[in-house]
Amino acid sequence: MPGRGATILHADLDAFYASVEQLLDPRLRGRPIAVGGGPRGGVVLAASYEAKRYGVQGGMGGSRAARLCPDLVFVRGHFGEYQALADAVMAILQDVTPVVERISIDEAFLDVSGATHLFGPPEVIGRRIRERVREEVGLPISVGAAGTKHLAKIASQVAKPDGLVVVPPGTEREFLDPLPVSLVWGVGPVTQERLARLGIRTIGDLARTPGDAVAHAVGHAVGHKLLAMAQDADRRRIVTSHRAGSVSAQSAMPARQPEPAQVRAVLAHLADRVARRLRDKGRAGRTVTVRVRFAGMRSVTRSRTLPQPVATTLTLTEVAEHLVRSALDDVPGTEVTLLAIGVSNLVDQRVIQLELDLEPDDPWRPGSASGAARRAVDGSLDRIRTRFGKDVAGYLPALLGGARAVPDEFRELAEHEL
DNA sequence: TCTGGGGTCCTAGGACCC
DNA sequence: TCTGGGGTCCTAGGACCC
Repeated sequence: MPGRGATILHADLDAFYASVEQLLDPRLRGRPIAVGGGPRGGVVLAASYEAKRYGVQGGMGGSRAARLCPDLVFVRGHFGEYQALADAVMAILQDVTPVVERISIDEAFLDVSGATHLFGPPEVIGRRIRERVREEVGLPISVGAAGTKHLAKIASQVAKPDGLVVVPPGTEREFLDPLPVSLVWGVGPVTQERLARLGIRTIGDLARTPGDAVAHAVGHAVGHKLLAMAQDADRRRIVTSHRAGSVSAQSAMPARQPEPAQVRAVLAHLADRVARRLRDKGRAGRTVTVRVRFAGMRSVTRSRTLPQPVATTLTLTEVAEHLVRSALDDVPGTEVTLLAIGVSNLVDQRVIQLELDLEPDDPWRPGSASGAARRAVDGSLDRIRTRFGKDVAGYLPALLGGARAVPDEFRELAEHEL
């Protein structure tokens, strides 16, 4: 049971991508840098602490970042290096305890309640983790320790950059109450504004507000969660393995009128990436969702739940094309800036493989190639790519007449299983 | 010169069933 | 002639996280 002692740790690498760049190139150390983007556009994927001081943040447009921080140095990013370095950090955490829950490439929860008899109290463990990551990998990492996951995560945010914060049992309220409500997990700009209208600015304000009022402002589920967290009633356990509930891929592009042939080319490429990842995981999904974003950032989704799960590139392409057409018909004459395909409602492929073989005709398009034939095509392509490399065969990465928004290595990093 | 890519969870209305 | 209440699935949109 969490709650006895500050035995939940949250370890979070500081400005991860930017710190790696400063590790790889000593000339960048101590300087404001942005990974990704440029002074004339693109998106900043990460900013060093020196840049954050000027208000530069990940997700921000490059031109805005350059205005905020005139000395900002833009670097392209060594996306191929990030995974291995983050994995090395996770291995250090695994040395402390097997009870590690990785929640993104660069952060994880640990339950050290079974490790204190070996390594000492949580504070000592947290310090040791930070020393080892600094010495063996060369990166700064912040650690928060508390009785619950939520509080440990807040503690690590407060500890940043490059610090350690322990919240001893019994001191939770005095720690939490003065902190801004935006530190609560799940409070973004919209929720923050809604809470502000109720006069709620700190976590203490939130904890003291009646549940009905909070629920009315932000919705039932969110309200309940927020109050539980603000009142430190979080009881979530460490989960050491997760299974993805959906698989998706998207591609941004310069605004343009959608030409059917190009739309199809992009969708074939996206469907191939999604379907191949599903097959690699031994999974397939019944619900196909597409998203079309238009100039001006308005976006529309269309989804369809099929009688049978799909993991076949061709079938996924056809379903997606149909859905995108219906979305484009609803918003005619508008320039498109992004296409996305997602598959959810996932099931194990091994089970459904048998079902599909009993019903070889693709229910989506009777009379087209049989399910067995489609899977045979995917199977050969998968084998060729496994043997000779990803790029030797497949569906061309449909450039749509513009430079790729992000390097391929960034996509690979984002696709990578944690 | 606007704003990447991969995810999770929630809401709300409608269809359908018992 | 009027018409309950609960559960589940599906679709579309939105907030949020890293």
